[in-house]
Amino acid sequence: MPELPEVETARRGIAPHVVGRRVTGVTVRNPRLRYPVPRRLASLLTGRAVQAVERRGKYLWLAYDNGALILHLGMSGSLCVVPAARPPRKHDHVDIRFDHGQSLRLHDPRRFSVMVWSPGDPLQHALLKDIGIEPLGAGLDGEYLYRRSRGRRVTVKQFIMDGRIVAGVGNIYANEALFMAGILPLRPAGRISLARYRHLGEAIKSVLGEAIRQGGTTLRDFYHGEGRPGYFQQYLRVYQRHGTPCQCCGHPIRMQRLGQRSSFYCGTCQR
DNA sequence: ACTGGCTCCTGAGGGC
DNA sequence: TGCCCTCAGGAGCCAG
Repeated sequence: MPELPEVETARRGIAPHVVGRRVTGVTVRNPRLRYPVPRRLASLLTGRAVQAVERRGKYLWLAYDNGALILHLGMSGSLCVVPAARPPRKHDHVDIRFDHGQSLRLHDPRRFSVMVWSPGDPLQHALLKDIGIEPLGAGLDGEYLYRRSRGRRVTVKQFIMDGRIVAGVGNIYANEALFMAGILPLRPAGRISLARYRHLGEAIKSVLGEAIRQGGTTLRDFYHGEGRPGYFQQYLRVYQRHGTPCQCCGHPIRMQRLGQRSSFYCGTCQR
């Protein structure tokens, strides 16, 4: 269930269990993820210690002294730390075993996830080098969104979901942030005022930050190795709530397909 | 440079 | 019960 808050929660959940630990072996049960898992993974990692677990957008990487193992969880991927001897479930594609008897295990039914090796700085890797601004950093504000959106004819929702503009805003939080900011998802990005982009910038930070804070309870689940879907569901105000009354005005939330994605909005509160 | 559409894959859920 | 269809939290890639 990886939107940015879940990826950050995964990072915080696994880091204490793997940082400083030395790799003792690797098992790749199915290398056919989005890109092939490198055949030489075991020889690259074995004997080396994890120096850090970092994140950029929805990408994670384990930093080693000889490079970085870049990870992306796609639509259905998850990571957990489990006893190395625990039998794998279906779709447990990769285990990285460590010197304390635990394994970092990648599970992904749809296999859209990524596990690739970067011999140099992962931020210069082709998959990461053009990623947009971090939504929780100081750089995301109304001025940035306004400037980058001039002349753009895509809808504002597609604009904020474009990873080259803002890193890590997925379908759920794009819908939620636009509701918070009172902006219709299908409005052209280039026709929105600076004042409204200021609201939107704050809304993106607010919704992602709040989701990460609530991800705290999920940390234990990574330790215990269980996925935990739907924790944020109770806080969602528009996502998948079509037909139910808007919490602000009572009019029904609407759904409309935009591109390949479903959009949810209140036609009264959002303009 | 932008834009929209397609693609990878499995599983869940609804209609019949 | 089963079969077929649509949809799902991503994002790289391609043609126009």
